[in-house]
Amino acid sequence: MRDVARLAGVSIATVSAVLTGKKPVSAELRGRIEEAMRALDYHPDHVARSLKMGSTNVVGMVIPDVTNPFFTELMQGAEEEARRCGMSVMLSNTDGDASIEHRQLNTLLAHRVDGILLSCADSFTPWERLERRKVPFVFFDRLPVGFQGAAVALDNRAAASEATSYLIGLGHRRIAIIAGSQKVSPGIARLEGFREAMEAAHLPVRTQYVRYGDFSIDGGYQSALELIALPSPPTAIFSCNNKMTLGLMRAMAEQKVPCPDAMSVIGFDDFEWSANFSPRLTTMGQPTRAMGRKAMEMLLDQINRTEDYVSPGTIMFDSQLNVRDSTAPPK
Amino acid sequence: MRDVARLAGVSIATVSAVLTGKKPVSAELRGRIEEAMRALDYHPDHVARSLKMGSTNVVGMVIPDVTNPFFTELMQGAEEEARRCGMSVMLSNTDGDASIEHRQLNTLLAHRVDGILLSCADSFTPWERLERRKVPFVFFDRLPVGFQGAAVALDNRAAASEATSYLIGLGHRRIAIIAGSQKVSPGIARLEGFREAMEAAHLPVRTQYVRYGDFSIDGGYQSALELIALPSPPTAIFSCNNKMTLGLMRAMAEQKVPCPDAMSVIGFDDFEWSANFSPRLTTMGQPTRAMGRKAMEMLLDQINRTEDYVSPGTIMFDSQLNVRDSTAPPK
DNA sequence: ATGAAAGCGCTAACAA
DNA sequence: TTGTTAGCGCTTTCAT
Repeated sequence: MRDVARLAGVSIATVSAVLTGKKPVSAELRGRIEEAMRALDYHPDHVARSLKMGSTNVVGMVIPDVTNPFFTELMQGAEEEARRCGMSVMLSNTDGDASIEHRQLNTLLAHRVDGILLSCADSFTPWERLERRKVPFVFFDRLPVGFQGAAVALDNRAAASEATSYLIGLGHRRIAIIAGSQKVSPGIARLEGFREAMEAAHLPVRTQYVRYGDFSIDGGYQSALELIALPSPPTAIFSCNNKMTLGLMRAMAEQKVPCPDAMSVIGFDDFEWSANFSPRLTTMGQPTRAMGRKAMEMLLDQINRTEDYVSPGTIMFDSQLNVRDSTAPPK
Repeated sequence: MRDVARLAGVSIATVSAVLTGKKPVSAELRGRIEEAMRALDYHPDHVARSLKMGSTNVVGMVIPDVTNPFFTELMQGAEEEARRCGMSVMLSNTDGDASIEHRQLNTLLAHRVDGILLSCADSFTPWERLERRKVPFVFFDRLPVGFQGAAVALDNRAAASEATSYLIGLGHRRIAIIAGSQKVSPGIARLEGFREAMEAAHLPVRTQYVRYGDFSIDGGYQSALELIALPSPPTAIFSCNNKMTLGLMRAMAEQKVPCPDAMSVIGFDDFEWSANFSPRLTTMGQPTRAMGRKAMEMLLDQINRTEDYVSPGTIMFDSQLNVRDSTAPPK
């Protein structure tokens, strides 16, 4: 920058002025400066700028599983919105491990990110820490218990209830659920929604029809195997996330249980492969990209907050039922 | 930091010394300083450190499509390796668009990342620019034409050849390929490998059996539809990536073409859903995580290069054939 | 409209 | 072993 100033025969303050564009600079000097920049192949140093300004224009995003398309679609939405506002995203993966999460947050904080988007590893993620550090943050998808601050999530309870009701409406009575991890909010809320719909229809929730698949492929696979082996197997299964549905479908194929003829399946989360599976999967979809955009939008609002900023609390999104070929009335 | 120094009754240089750990500090002062840090809830500012040191401990990773599990698995490998070495990853998505790629690179460069991992949007990505800026970089998966520098990639030609040979070995003669985009290196190399294997077996490569699916689901779907509608359809199809395979399977299910009975399918890339599809998919898999780790390792080597650093050139990985249920001898 | 100078939080060379 | 001090490259008052 000094070199540019010298070559253009001006002070570095003037160079800075044309860079930021906030101060008026005469057309002549501006021209000379821009040419000097080109001649020297000068590029401003964002690090120095960050130090001076106290903000980095980077936000951190913490995700339990980068290989799950649900989270990457969310990220895509968030990144789009960030880019639109001149911000960059630093991504951290936690594998759902609280200690990795802790380290990743430290790293993000050390890098002085302007804010953090966070889907927590477990319901007891200590968000007070973020508050104490005075860094803006927004939770998405997986929220800590009792958290009242800014967050975006699906109305998981309503979604699960609707999925279950759809099965009931088809005529099913023996309905099983492969529930997700009860250590994170979506896992809990979806099981609640299932119970709610069953009770509303005066249907019993039998223990043997409630399995826990831990949101993993293998969990879904094992749970399905157990369900299929039951003396009186269910005629329909509600699987609480994409990965477990994968395991479930595999188990059914292996055990030669025709879907939907012998057993209907409704999955949670909707993805590219959902519609391309055979049978094409009926699912409860989430507006992932929109949720990602919204979360980032809320975070940026918080970062640029003015005097009269009030926390928007938790924003709930609605799910969307995609009826395809894996569900049918029971025989 | 000044506050910590004051509270501990030492100079900031001493505080810095305990922080970096490079200089010896007496146990007593160290204790006092650490306590002061805790008391003040002090956290070092990485931005200031970066400015002073001239390095940020951040590397940029540029990816064409975050929602493709192939790239996210690569990223997982890269991130693991980076974390092991105390580095963080800043992720950029380009959607395979050269102009977005250009902007993302600028952002990364402005943030003074220590290095860049890059899978290019098209074969003519101007990597001279990176060279001019003197930032270490390593290409992965998609390489520019004629690039001789550090890179990691699958031996796509050999992999495609092996996949095709497997089909030939099964007894197939009418073999089609759904090729990927010919604007990026893997798309080109895989088509070459296919041709190579066909010629080696003295089999004709008929124009009508060569379709281009652009690495997208819809491309795979359309190509498959055309292939199925042929007067003399192929008895086996080689699909050049995961997304196109999805579209292909969907088309076959819709058109009621039984797989593998009427048509065998071998896909490229192996994923969670490959083994859980029905039929379970035969695939050519890539060691994605290992490739990600290796790319990052090469980048870090380059960042910490010494006098006698020599570019390792392009490192080729071998693919792995996963024989499952979507391939069988022709009827 | 332009420039001089202070300082963001840190590290390291040098002095003590 | 510890302290003093000069910057890293930038933005921003405050003069001019």
